[in-house]
Amino acid sequence: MKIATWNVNSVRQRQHLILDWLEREQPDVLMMQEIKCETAQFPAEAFQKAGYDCAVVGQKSYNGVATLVKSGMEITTDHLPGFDHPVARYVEVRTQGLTLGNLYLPNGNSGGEDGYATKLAFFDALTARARAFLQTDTDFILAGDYNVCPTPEDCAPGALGPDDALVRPQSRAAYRRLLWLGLTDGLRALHPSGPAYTFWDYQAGAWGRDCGLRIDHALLSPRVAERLETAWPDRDERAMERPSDHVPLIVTLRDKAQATA
DNA sequence: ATGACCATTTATAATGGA
Repeated sequence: MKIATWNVNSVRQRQHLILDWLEREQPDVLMMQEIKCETAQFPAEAFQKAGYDCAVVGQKSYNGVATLVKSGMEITTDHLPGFDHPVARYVEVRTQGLTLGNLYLPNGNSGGEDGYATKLAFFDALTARARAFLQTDTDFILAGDYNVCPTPEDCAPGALGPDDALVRPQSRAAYRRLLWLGLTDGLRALHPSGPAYTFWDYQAGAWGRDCGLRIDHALLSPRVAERLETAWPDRDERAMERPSDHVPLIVTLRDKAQATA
């Protein structure tokens, strides 16, 4: 099973890149963030034509998430329970025995201390969600744009200042609290050290200098982690014409029969 | 070489992104 997360930075601007990528990679699931449109403006027909059902939670301007699934799915929630802000940043579906939370965590650099508090509040609600899944023995993946570089090697030298919300100690502590419930960071489980960036700023020639960040993550529940086969950021996508500033993060899972054999 | 981007908004500069 092949599952990807990708902050596309406008689904309408990136529609053809996304469709080309789906055609090439044939993932079972694609969780997109920052679709930057209302639900009615989402190009669902084009994705349906490519063989995907769409769970879309749109919003004008920024925000907006959508999950594409090849086989059947059920939408379990269109918002993050316990996070009481009217923003389209979470959609959760159930497919093939997995609950898949697609999240777009607030950046936290705008809106002063209130803005930063909103980021931590999202983390709290997400952690509560994960705890509830563990208590009910639910197999799940929480994937998306976390807007956190978990460790210093996830941030290229000089890419961010020490007070940036993506690297602040409280941001990293919040990420660790979630992880330490017993989840597995899919990328780091297979590639424990070294850069594995998923984002390069449009500014300052960041891509050319490989001045990137690892801020998109896929966190797996224990039984799902046992099936983890590969995990990689698809860097090729950043070299395309008019790309998103993020690339897809892809994880593949062995099927259940193999895992228990 | 101390600059430099991109998308959206009932736009035509401001704002958020990271």
